[in-house]
This record gives sequence, C-alpha cells and structure tokens, in this order.
Amino acid sequence: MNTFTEENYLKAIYHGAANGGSASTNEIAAALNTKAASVTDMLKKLAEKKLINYTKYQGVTLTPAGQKIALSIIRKHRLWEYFLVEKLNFKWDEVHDVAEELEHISSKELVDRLDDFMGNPKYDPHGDPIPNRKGEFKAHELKPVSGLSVNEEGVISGVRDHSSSFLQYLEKTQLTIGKKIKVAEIHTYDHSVIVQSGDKRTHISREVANNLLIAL
Amino acid sequence: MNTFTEENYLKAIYHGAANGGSASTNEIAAALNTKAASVTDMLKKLAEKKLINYTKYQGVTLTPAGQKIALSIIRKHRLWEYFLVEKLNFKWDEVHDVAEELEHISSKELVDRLDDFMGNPKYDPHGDPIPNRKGEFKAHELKPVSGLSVNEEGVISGVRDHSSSFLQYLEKTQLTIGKKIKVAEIHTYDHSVIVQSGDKRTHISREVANNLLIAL
DNA sequence: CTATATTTTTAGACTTATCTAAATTTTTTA
DNA sequence: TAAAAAATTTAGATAAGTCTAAAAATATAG
Repeated sequence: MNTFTEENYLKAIYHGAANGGSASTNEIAAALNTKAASVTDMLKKLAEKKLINYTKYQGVTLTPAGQKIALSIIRKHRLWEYFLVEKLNFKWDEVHDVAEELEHISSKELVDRLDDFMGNPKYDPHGDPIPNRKGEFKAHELKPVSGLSVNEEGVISGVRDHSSSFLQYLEKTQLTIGKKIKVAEIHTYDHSVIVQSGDKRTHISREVANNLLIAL
Repeated sequence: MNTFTEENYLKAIYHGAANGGSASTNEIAAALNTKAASVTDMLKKLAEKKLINYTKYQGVTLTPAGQKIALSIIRKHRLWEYFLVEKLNFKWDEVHDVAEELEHISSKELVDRLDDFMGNPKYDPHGDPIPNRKGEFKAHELKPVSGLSVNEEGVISGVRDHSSSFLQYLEKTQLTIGKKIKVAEIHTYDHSVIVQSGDKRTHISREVANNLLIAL
C-alpha cells in the first residue's frame, strides 16, 4: 500500500499530465500546496517504485501502475461525492474536502459495494465521469458556453472550475448540471453572454462562460 | 486537529481505562501493536496537550478533553459499522478493519448526517452502544451466558470478543444479536452450556458462554 | 525486607515528508 | 547566442512516530 501523500502526488500528476502532456515540478507543488524541493524528493521515491516516468528537469508522466492507482483514487473521490450529495444531502459545493479524506480509505470492497448501493452512477455531482471497477470511463464531450454561437443550445454537463465560490454562484443563478440552456445573446464588447433557460435569462461574464461546460 | 496516531492512542486509553481504572503502558502497547518505549513517548506528547493525566510509572487516564475526542472516534467507528452492515450488506465480522479507517475522517457534519440517514441507531452490529452527538450513550445492562442459571432466558445483545473468528462462529451457530435464548442445561464438569433458541439446541463451551452477552 | 522479576522510562538512532537556501539546468529574451 | 530569468535539483535541517538496548522504578516472592 501507498501513503496518503503518495496517493495525492499520483492524483496531482494524473491531472497535471492530462491529454498526453507531462506534469512539471512547480505545477505539482502548486496543486499540493507544497514546495518544489519537496516535490523533487517525492518524484525520486515514486520513480523508484516504478509509478512514474521521471527524468531530471524533464517533467513526469504516470506509468501504467501509477495510472491505475490514480484512477482508483479518482473513482473513490467521485463516488464519495455522489454519495454525499445524493444520500446525505450535502450541497455540491460542500463535498470536495470531505471526499479528499474519504478517497484514501483503502478497502476496494467498500468502494465497489458503495458503487452498487448507489446504482453505479456514471457522473459525479460536478459532471465528472466516475471510472468503473476497471478504471474505465467515458468523458462527456463538452464545450464551454464561451465556445457556442448565438442560438446554440445544450445541457449543462460539467464545470472547469470546481471552487466552491464558482459552484455557489451557479447554484444561485440556477445554472446547474442537467439544465438545458440556449445562448440568447453574445456581447462582442466584453464577451459576456446571455443564456436562456426556460423563460429565465441570465447574464454571465466571459469568465463564467469559459468555466461552464455544455453537452451538445 | 489530531493525527490518526494520537486518536488511536486516545481510543486505546479509553478502552484500557474503562470502569474507573487507569491504562498501563504495556496494555496500550499491546492494543496498538507497538512497543512500550513508543507509548511512553506518545504519552508525554498527549499529556503536554492536556488530553491525558499522566504521571511517570503510574498509568494514565483521559482528561475531559481527551475523553471527548475518544468518544467522537468511537461514535464514528460504530456508526460506520452500522452503515456497512445495514446499507452495504457487509457481514458483522467483516466491518472492523474498514471502520478503523473510516473513524478518522474528520468531518463532524458527515457523521451527523450519516447518523440521521440511518435513523439514529442506538447500537452497532455487535451490540455496542453508539454515543450521540454529545458523546452520551446508554450501555445495555448485560450478563454473560456463563452467568445465567438453568432455565434463565434473555436476548443476545452483545459480545465480549470482537474477533472475526468468534463472530463467524456465532454466525454459523445462529447465535446472533437479537436472538432470544434460554439456558437449557449446564454441564458442571466443564462449565459448557446448552442453549435453546426456538427448537434449536446448541452446545457451547465455557469460553463462548463467557463472551456472549445477554440482556435479561 | 531484601532479591528477583516485571514494568516503564531514557538514550540514541532511523524513516518519512517536509522546509530553506544555495547550486544547477533549462528557457526566454534581447 | 549570450545574458538574464525561471524552473528544478541538491544539501542540510527539522518534526513525528517508531525502534532497540540499557537504565531506572515498581511489584512480587521467598
């Protein structure tokens, strides 16, 4: 077994090295709220254990073994988030920190039973895909609202920013997962957007439009 | 906040210093699978934090602050055990180790919501009382089967030995929590007991009779 | 009530994960 | 493409929790 710390590094590397790239020391340090020097030390240790591909100064990627662990952590994180929201009535902006702890509970039996208990959900409360027992998952094909043209429609299906302030903003404006929306107007001046959902029109900034993801 | 290790020490001291006594260094070391020297070091640290009353060579007890923490860990442990058995269909002999991990999840909100989700159970799957939000609980008044006379009846309501081998034995002989039993015979020769539950008579050893607890 | 056995504590060392400060490598820019 | 800037690594320290071996205190037995 691996320590919590090692698991957190693997998760950060997974996210930092998404879509074929590699994760940098500074990037990992920022994600884990630690210092670059500490990251270097840990990278040596993880490379020793064959969980990452690491060459000095070159950034890192996960080995298949490392990826397997990272995906199991992500699976646990997202399943627990689903549980917290669907069964214990937490709000979607309240679950992240608790799930950060729960994701390190080691029992595979527990996660798999939890998965069944909830009916094997495919997406977590923020729209992120939940890997199955084998680590497989299918991501929605998503586009930011800022990438749509006037009159294009779609369903809100994910967020790029998971911060609770952003999630609370969406909650307040009722732009939540599952809502069907249409781009009513785009202000070329500041790239802000007016989205329509039913009768309700909401004016959102370019930044919000960038972080709100739509399935077409 | 306290580390997992500190929490485990407080829990061990709570159990070791039950009914007015104090816990000894060796006893704690045995409970935590560590060495007496390590225990001494930790006792100094916990005393420093005012969580225990410690005088060299004299054994330890919990301060009110230490007791509060210990009870919150025990509350979490027992609620999670209940969840695992009642919601996720674990067997009662399979839950201990998983609950040992889950008990260290810090969120009080989580435990309290979990408690409500399950309908505020008063006893865990092994019959141990679950402290409420304030740390209060009422223990069953229990007697071992070995303390009963012939023809006395009662309901199985707890166990003294929580080992999975003992729990599996009880499962197999169907002597589980909630079963009503009567002492049919006592063999004075080896103090073994024949208990009757419905039509079924089961011959149990003195040791089993000692570890099986009955509410009268 | 002294001698022996047991329990507990101290001393010194090790491991893990972290840090700061300094050195080195890579990248950028002029 | 050489100098400056940024990123990364190394060196040396620190804190938490553990260990073994030895010393000290307490308990037990004759």
